[in-house]
Amino acid sequence: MGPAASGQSKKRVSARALLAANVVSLRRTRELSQEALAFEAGLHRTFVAHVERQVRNISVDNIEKLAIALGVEPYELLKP
Amino acid sequence: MGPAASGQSKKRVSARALLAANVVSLRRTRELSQEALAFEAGLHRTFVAHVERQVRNISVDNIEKLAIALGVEPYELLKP
DNA sequence: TTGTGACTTGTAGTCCGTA
DNA sequence: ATACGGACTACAAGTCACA
Repeated sequence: MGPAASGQSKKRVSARALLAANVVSLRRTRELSQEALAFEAGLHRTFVAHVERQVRNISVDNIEKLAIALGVEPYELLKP
Repeated sequence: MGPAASGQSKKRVSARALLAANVVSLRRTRELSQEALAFEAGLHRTFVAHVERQVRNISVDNIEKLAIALGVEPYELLKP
């Protein structure tokens, strides 16, 4: 059997990737556009796009802004 | 009874403060100095000190470095 | 061992476009 | 509505001397 045949994979997924996936997922659930989310969070639209594509290394303060805009706790954006 | 007499307080504590408290707490549990933690995480001692004092707005990538050095998942550093 | 202010460098974050 | 690029400006990263 391969290394990831059963149970959890050992391969560490980056915090940046986790955050990106969670933001996209939550934003879709709330039926918000990148622009609408950016507005709610007080950030720029292109920045949100960059975060979702993992090209930017976002800071805690802005993680918190996104979390509030999405109606979740900051730590939930980093949860697997 | 006062507003916070029982149950969870409503007052929102900043993600930065949460992170700082968790880093200090976990570092103490592991009996590491700021210097030792900084070394493990590949960061500078004073940078860790600043994060613990909440004077720095740390990024996800560095949250991840600290988490790995402390042996926890990144999201655990933001948990209340 | 930790706290803090100051400083330089790299990049986060904004804004303008184009597709 | 989103991706992507270029050109900015603001601020995080990283280091140091000293309390």
